[in-house]
Amino acid sequence: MSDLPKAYDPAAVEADLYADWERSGLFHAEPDDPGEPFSVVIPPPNVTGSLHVGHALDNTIQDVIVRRERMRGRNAVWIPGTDHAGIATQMVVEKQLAAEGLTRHDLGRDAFLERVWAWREESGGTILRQLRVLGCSLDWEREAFTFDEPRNAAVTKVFIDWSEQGLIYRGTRLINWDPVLRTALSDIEVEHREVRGELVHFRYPLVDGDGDQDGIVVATTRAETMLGDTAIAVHPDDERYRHLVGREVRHPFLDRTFPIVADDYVDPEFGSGAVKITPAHDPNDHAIGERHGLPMIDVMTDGGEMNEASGRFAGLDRFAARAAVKEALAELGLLVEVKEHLHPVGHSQRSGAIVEPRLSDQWFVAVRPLAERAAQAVRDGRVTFVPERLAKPFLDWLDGLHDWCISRQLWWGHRIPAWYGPDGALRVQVEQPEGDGWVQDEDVLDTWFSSQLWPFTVFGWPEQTPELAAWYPTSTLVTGYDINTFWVSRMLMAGLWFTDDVPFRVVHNHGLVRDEHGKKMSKSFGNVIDPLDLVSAYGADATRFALLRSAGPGTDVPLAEEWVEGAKRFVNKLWNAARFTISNLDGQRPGDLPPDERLTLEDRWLLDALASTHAEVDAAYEAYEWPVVARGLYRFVWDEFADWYLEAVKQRIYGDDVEARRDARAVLAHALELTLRLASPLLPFVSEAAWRPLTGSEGGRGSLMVAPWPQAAGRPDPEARAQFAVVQGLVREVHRFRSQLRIAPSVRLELDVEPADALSREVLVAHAELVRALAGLGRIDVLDTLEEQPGSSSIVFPGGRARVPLEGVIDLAAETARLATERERALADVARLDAKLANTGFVSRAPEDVVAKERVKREEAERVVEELTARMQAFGVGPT
RNA sequence: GGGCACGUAGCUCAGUGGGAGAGCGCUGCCUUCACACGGCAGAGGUCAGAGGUUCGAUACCUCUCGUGCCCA
Repeated sequence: MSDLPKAYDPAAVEADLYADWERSGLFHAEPDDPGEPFSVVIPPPNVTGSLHVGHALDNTIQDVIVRRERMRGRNAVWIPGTDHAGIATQMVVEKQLAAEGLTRHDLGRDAFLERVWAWREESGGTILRQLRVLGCSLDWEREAFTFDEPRNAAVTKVFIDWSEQGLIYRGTRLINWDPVLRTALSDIEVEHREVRGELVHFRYPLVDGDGDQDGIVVATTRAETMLGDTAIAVHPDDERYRHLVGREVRHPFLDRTFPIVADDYVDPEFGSGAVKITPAHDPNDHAIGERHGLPMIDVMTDGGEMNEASGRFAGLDRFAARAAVKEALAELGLLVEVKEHLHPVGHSQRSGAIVEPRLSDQWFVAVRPLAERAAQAVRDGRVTFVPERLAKPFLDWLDGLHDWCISRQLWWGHRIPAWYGPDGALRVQVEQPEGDGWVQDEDVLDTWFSSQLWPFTVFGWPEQTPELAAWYPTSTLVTGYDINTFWVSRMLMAGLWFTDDVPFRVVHNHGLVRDEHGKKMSKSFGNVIDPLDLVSAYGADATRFALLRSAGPGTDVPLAEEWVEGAKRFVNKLWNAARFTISNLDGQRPGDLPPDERLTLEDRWLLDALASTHAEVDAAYEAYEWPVVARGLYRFVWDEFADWYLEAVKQRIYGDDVEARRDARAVLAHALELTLRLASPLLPFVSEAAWRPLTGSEGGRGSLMVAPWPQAAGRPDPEARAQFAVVQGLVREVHRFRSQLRIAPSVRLELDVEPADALSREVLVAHAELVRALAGLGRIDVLDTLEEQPGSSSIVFPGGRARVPLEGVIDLAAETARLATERERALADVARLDAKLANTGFVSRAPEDVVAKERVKREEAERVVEELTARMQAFGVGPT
């Protein structure tokens, strides 16, 4: 009947369609192309990465947005690219070197960097290639990288400008040190996890006390840090310790004494109420150290071992030192107690190592002025969040933001443009200063320092390019809420500062993809789903649909493979509805609808359903409510178009009336074409694959993906809705009757119908043939009144009752059971409604129309009871 | 400790001040000319608990319990 395959095969069409779109330049845009500019920049994935299901979600959403805006006639561009991922990339290449028995130091800085670039050329494009498989309509001619030009020039400019403006400074501050990677980290690269540790109580003896037992007990989870202690602190109001404030204690292992100070920070309830102070290794202690002018002693090396300041513990790894210190305290009788203790511990996001707070010389961005501008942009609505509720935690976070440590002790990254002179001078500039003895800072910048500039550097900033003029600020940024602090905040701060405008107008946050029970996907738990596996098994459309179906704004997205299978079945359903339509058009193309007077009831009903679906889906697209888009399309395609309309239209399609057939084809073609356009952003492949044979399009620049987005799709037709409901009501009851009595579909039931009201009468008289066809009846007659006829039973439906001859078709026992069941239901309705209507409060205070509605419902239920009771009595099994 | 979100069918989730819904799973019947990746029908829920507002609460308010996330 058709050369379209019976089952939709994504693998057979997706790659070809994508190639055709790309070849035809449909993904590419120029700044002076017609249409209002619309732009999205990809959150650049890590260049070492490969596509995981979170990327699939994030990019599917962006693609849906961009495809719809493109269809709406906007000059839409979506910029691809990756970030250079300083730590991750360096680790990949170092691992390769390790396999050769080498370290990066064996190669030297320049040779190592060459090696990393070579790796990047060869393997760095993986994740972007994978995005094509999903159908992402990125403008591949505009691919960017955070570590190429003009991004490098921009990074240098920003560093120098901020330095000159006093927003970048070098200083000795307490930072987060990763002893495995041997680099500083910023606050947000540290993850706090609950760890089962211990709380060690030990005593510091008083200098002028009566021996070792006369002292003060402190508690700590990191016993080894006592080697860097330079004070004890107690709360000023704590009566237990007031007499000790100002006295000195003696360090048991080091030649050092230090004071007991009073400070409000101390919580008298925690531990012993006295706190050891290690200003070089703890943020709170550091603050106390500054307030009291305490010495700050770094007791560790870059590798996390104790250094020479640790006396006899020098050379021990910090965890070995922890045990050794405890043991040594015990030997001196100073160890008081060791308790198990659950507490949060900072771990390096990259290496997983326990982070060591440590005093260190680093470069910082003074974030206060930047954060204030960013907060203001959110407060005055220049940037909005979807969902809105995420704006508040974002503002709170900005409010508490500390200066940003941007230097990293790595080689792969933007080298800091700072020079140290022979006389201790420091210059921030691009070129090496004149004269001898200048050396450049060895460190590189945090990768986020360059990705904060992404929304404008992808368009060529700091050059004033046509791209920048057209597409900046970008329209919508799509990212997981977990990235707001890392990246969104920094883009906002940098964008406002350097471009005097927001980098994006809307931040659309989605959630994290989890497994079907809401568990985080993890390799160790074995619940990871690979999106590429999903695409090969079920197709890109099904993968996209399954993801978006659960992706409400800001909410996590549960996903199970079998749900993708379900999405594939939907795609197949759409395909087959299209296949039926196309193969029955006999070459007729979508065009004008027949004049109103020639539209049948089912046509009008379908066009009404299509109009409301269009309104619902369009609004949901606009509001980033992906599950509503998905549900709306699903319901219309499956429940309305396929289940009801296609069955109804077959009469005319297969009938002899040429004009009726042509009208039916026109409505079919129109409805399908509009549906495919509405579905195209979400299901780009199957919709395109069906649209081409439907419209006779050759593809290329005449593809569905650039067809105009539907404007208003018809008008509501409540009359058709009400009339078709009568038809549906009767058809459903006939199906139920068949099912309950186990009557084979081959049995052509014959029906005499008595409508209960004027509307039903009008509809059933006019559309008896439609009902006959849909319900699979041999005959249907609409009568004024049904007379008793022995050997028959009846079906009660919302618009009346129908008599069915029982001869030869009825199992008497099953029929009796059916009647009893139906009657029980109706009786329950009557009782419930009676109770409601007997409530004088309800009748007097509820709105009149509500009361009237309830009365009608009550009468309807009563009618059903009466009819069924009569039937049962006719069988001689009536209720007594 | 502070903030936010959430608790509805076996599972994952919609939903609305006035008759409890979907998908998957389950049960029965049906290989009828788009689709068995299908059709038709069915079973299954004290809408977490307790108060309050209301003629009426699954929905609005308060509290309790529980779950998750962020921050300290």
